[in-house]
Amino acid sequence: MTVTIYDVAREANVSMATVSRVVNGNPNVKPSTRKKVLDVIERLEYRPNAVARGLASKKTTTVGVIIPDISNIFYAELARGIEDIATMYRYNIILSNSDQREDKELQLLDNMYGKQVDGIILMSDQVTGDLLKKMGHSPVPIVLAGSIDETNIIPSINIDYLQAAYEAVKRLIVNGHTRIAFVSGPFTATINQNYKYAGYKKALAEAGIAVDENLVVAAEDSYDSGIEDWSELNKLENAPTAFFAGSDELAIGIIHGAQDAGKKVPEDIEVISFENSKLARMVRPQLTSVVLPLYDIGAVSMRLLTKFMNKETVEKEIVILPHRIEERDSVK
Amino acid sequence: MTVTIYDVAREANVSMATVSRVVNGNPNVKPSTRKKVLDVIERLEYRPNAVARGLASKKTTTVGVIIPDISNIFYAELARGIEDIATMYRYNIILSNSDQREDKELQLLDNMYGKQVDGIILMSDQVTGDLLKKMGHSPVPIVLAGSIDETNIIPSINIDYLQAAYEAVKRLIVNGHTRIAFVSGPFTATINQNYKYAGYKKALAEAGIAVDENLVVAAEDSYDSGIEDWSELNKLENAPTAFFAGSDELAIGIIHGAQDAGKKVPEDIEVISFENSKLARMVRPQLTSVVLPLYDIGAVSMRLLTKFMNKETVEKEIVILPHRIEERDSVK
DNA sequence: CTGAAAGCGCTAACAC
DNA sequence: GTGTTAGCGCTTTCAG
Repeated sequence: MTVTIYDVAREANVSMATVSRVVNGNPNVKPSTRKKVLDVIERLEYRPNAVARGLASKKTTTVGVIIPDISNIFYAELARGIEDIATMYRYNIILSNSDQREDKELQLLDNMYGKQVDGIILMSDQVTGDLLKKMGHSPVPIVLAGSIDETNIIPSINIDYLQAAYEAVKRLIVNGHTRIAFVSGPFTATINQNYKYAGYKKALAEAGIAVDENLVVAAEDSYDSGIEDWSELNKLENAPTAFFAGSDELAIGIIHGAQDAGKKVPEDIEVISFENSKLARMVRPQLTSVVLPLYDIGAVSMRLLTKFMNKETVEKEIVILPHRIEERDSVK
Repeated sequence: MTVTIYDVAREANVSMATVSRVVNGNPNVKPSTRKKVLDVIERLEYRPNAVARGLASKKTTTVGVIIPDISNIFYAELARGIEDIATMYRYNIILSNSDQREDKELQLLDNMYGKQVDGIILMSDQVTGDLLKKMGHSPVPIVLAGSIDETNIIPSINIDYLQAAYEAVKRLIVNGHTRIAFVSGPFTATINQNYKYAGYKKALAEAGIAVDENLVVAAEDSYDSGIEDWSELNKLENAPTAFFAGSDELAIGIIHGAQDAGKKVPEDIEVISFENSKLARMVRPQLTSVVLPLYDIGAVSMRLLTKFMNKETVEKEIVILPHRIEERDSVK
């Protein structure tokens, strides 16, 4: 019922090998026989079976993508960058959510290996030892997108989070603030604890401001958490006058928390964010924010992966993309 | 180098068939030999090759998902529902973006067929004749998620958009409005033109209000477009006092457009949205909105697809999920 | 430029 | 309970 390469060969009076050649664009085929084969292919509506091809050639032209949560706008943007470049290079993507659970990540890696993907892109807030170990045994190349492996063994694409955080906080210090809060997502995320927080401390230290542990809160990375965090922080007898938020949702939560309590932004408090998703412009005041080039990180990751899959030589396996601060209205 | 079922068979002194049986949980294996095989599998770190299995069994346990744009929060939510249920039933997902272009949708369908997916979930704002035709030739079951096929031939999961729109507009009419705008995404989307707009007209008609074409604008479905649309509408000599927005972004755009011009919501104008994404709570005032159960639509779609793939008999192929209006503060 | 033939790694009858 | 044996549909030497 389904038409195979054999059917085409028979109808066109050529061998399977020849059909295979025309299907794969092999130039060693006489134009006339190529045309003959193409005609039969069209007439029979022949469509190559990618599974059979994968088994024979040991290439599936699909890559596995392990992502914490595709419904999170942050990761969705990364995923789009990945998919666009994948399409450009004719790869398909198998997408799986890990919910940031190590056991699922491990299991998904095995699953991807079993599916014989040609490469893998992993996004994870915390690249643990077990993960690293399993990736070390990977039969295919892997690259981390927007995720950090502190051992520097797995190729990855990121920005300089520490420097970016440092600049963001400095932006607040320049405005005269000394009581600056750091409202972050969980410190289980390497980037939060070892990079953004480090950048925060560096900026304060440089300005001679002591770190007040009461001003750093690392809870959930969500809008509601931002509201709560503001409320807690505002109860302090020496409440912060400026906020460095780890994400747009957190920043918006802080702003709304403050506004709902009658404060004005940026007059009474200033807040700088770290993300610059489309949400950044959808609040009043609009968010001043470090811009995290999520789409680009995804795209560059996939591009790098294609190089590995083609066994091209790559110069830099750990790439740091540029960042900048988009000035809007939540900071004076 | 890679260990195959044959290696395991040899090491365990059994046949490939037996190894296959234990791998696939076939009960016809003596416990002792099962254990023996399992031990070898573990020792050799054997991992079944899904591609070979797919070729032999004609099942790939993967389903294709064609989505307009995964970076759009609306579709990302749908996708999450799909993926969760897929995982539950041990299916993997091949995800591709169509950017709502018919040519890409057509090409992606062919691509999915070629990859031998066991089923397909399609999201599309406009199910054209050509699409329908290609789906009619599909070798595998297809279900539409949050997308309408007006010929009712392809199974689909939706809510009653017309009724929901009707209720939303009625909610505004009850508050005394007679100048009610309908700010929509493009009318190329079936749901916008044939359902939401129809619901809008029905509600007006029932209240004896004539439809004023100047009050219906179907441009882009985006935040910026919402701002612009408000601005245009407000220039009318008899400007609208209430707005029925086709999406949260549009609603927020309208609200910010109005607020930036000094108007108050809901005092000066009222707006009701149609989506209820997480954004709905991230504005002031928070959006009163029809709740579109995106995650559920995705989940139910995938569940339905599993039934088709298992050749179970299904009672209803066209399912309509319930909806409701979430009352918040953008409507009095 | 084209064909023959040997697999790729696994499942699925069918025997025993 | 377990083994034998065909394929699944295609790519890939190797000849010629």
